[in-house]
Amino acid sequence: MLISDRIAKLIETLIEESGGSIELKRNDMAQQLGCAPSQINYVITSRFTPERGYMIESRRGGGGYVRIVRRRVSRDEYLSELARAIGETCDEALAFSVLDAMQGQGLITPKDIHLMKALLSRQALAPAGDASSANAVRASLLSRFILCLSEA
Amino acid sequence: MLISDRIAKLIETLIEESGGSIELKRNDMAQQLGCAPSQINYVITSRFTPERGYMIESRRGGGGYVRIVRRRVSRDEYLSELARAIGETCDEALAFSVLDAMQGQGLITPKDIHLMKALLSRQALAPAGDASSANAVRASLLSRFILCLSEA
DNA sequence: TTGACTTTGACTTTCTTTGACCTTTCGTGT
DNA sequence: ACACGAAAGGTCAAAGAAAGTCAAAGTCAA
Repeated sequence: MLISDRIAKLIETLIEESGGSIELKRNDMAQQLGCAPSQINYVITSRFTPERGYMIESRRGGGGYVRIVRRRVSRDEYLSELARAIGETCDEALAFSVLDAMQGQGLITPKDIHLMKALLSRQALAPAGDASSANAVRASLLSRFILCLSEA
Repeated sequence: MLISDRIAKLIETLIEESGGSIELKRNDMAQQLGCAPSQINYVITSRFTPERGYMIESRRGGGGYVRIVRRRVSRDEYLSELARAIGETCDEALAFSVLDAMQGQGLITPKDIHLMKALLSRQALAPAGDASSANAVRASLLSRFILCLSEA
């Protein structure tokens, strides 16, 4: 078995165990597996790509790291599924849990989630009148938000 | 955890507790955290920058200090002025021109403007019922959006 | 044999930590 | 007033700690 395959398998295992995202020390992992540090980069760039649903971020220097985040499903598939699930009406609780789920998938930033929760709160939509029209507006806004994400 | 991170965390905590501005003794803090005094400078210049919304002033000599102020002045004033302009009701045209103005000031990204126009469009708010309740919801959403910006 | 995929290591870039030396301010003795 | 020393804080460059890049060389199957 190739070293690269062992590296990939290790990373996958770690991601699996930690539920979707890990932070590793490149040099440590290289030493642990007995390979050149740059081979970790090779494996990451060749196998943990955005197209396969992974996002990478890293930092150099003291305290450096490499973070790998996995999205469970391909983004658009997941988004359109969510959009379908919302339908014509959506109360605050449902909206918030959808947003939380999206954050869990790494689909939206903390800033965006904060914004959307502010916009979809009961208070924000109170001017709509009664609860049922607020729910209708909320559903409309949330699905449009999701649509915007897939356009980006 | 890096020393720099601990310094930054301490400073953030102090700023938070004191509601926006602190005055510290560089040497004392360095001793307290067991680091070189100049490292306090490093942390301040690398993390508490104007771009991140902080202003620094200091004095040397006896009774010297370093003051760190989280600033939201001009931007914030501008935003609250906009919020006032919006009021209780807001049609699509007003909303869009406010968004354009904010973009002109560099207060929002193209991505955000696109999102907000999608959310504040007539179509998006149609489920609110008639035009006047849509306008009310639009005003509420736009002022909350502005509020979110000033928090960030 | 050739072309795609791997492996390696030398070199680069970024971020952190430290310390030696510089500048400003205040208090004090004359 | 003035000079001077002590008490701050500021600057900068060197050394250290990670990660990134890239091209050369190796492997292997079609």
